[in-house]
Amino acid sequence: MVQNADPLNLCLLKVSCAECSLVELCLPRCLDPADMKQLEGIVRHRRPLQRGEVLYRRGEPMRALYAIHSGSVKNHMSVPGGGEQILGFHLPGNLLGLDGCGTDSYTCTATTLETTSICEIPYGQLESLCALVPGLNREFHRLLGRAIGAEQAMLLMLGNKKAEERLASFLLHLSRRYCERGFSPLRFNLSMSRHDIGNYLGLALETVSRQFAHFQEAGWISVDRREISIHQLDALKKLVTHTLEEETGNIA
Amino acid sequence: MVQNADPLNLCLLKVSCAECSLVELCLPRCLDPADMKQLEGIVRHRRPLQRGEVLYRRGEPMRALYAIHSGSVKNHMSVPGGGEQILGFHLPGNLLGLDGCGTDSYTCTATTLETTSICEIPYGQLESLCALVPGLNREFHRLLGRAIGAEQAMLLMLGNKKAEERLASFLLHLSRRYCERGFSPLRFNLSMSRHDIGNYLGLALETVSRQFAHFQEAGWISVDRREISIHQLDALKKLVTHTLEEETGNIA
DNA sequence: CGCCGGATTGACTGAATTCAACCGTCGTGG
DNA sequence: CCACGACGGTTGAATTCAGTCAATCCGGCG
Repeated sequence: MVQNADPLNLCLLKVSCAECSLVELCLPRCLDPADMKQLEGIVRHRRPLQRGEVLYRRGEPMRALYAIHSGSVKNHMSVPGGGEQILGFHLPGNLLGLDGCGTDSYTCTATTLETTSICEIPYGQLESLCALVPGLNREFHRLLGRAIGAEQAMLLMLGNKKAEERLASFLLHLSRRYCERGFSPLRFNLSMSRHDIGNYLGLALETVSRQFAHFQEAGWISVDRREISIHQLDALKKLVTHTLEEETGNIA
Repeated sequence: MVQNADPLNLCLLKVSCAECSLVELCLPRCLDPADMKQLEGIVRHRRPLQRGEVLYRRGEPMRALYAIHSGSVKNHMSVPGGGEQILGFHLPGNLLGLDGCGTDSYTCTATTLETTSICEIPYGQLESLCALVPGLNREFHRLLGRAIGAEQAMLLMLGNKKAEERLASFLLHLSRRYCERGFSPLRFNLSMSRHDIGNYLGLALETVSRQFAHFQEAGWISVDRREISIHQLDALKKLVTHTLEEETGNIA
């Protein structure tokens, strides 16, 4: 209802933040209409990117932040001894490039996983606007803080979870994020390859494949190529929380 | 020279930011004298904490950020299925509590590793001051960005490095940080236990111990209890970069 | 049709965990 | 003063989880 009647052209239109369905998730969240208007003034809309195109590259001067309007993006960096490490997957409403705040240049590369449309927010102008609009500054800090929190959650995972739990966490996380965006939490398409998932989770792609098979045999999910259906969310949740505590009753 | 003549009492004195030896590392970095004066106005100095005391706890409302004046602190959180995950070790000049920006409550717990003195910066007042002092706001953003970058580096490590490389990275990182603070990069004391190191690096404490032994047998370091001497920094560096590329010549 | 990339499956290997014994240091209390 | 236990650390042996190598499958595309 809120959206334009022609979804196919949505990404080509200059959708204002106020009209965007993602306003509750994105940077303008919680801004009053006047402040939102100001923010809209500096946002630029770029042509949609094709799958595999690079939004920005590690080391480039950080001139802008990018909000995903539709599509998905992976953040990654090459590791010194050869190879690549994926640091995150981003969905509509997410803000990219925050890592660049620390050094004035991006610390990782952002590559689209599918056709993706983007809103560009020039960083200098955002900083200036933050100085004028306290609510925006506060929200920006909140987003930075949440980026830190998200990475901490990931550190926790890589630090002490087994392959099975990692993949379950990954699926649950995706499920929740799709749900927040108004999509089904029980049926969605993975925009990333098994290789990418494994890389992200610190696992070999074969291990990812095997764990998917394992979940499927247990009847918890169905997976066909990139399409996932979750049948027993609870089973996956139990896997994530109850581990290493086989013998615990009501203790702790 | 810059410091007070009586080091034992230093932590009890109200050392101004301008006088603090950490000014180049800490939040006031790059502020002009007038702005620094303003920041000093809101900083509070707390009594030194003993080893093992908790500075703040996960879930508590985030009322302040904390700068370490002397000592060291670990950031950690309990994992759902029991156990603990350490997310970072912090040294003088580091700012703690940034993770709380995202949710208005701390996402992890901060515990001292030794006697530690702290400067407290009330968050509300800092936000207000940021609105008035653009340079401070900019610097605050930079610190948030660097926190993100630091965690990305850690994700990279946990994602695809072996035990040997992890420990070498860990030592090199500590070495560099001590160096930045004017201490010897080649001889220092670990303020954390083997258990903590292992937990942080995603390894069993026995593995940490064995790798230390391995480095020592190779003549790269000497380690006695908590005291580390690095004899061949280059050997450790080589370990971190050149891995998985035994056969590479000039390629790539 | 045959090729190619992504995904699956199987067999084998190995790095790191786990379990366990042992050691040295420190602090406490008899 | 020494005995004791607690704690942190080291070392050894057995186990296991996941990585590696390799063969095969499947769907899409030229």
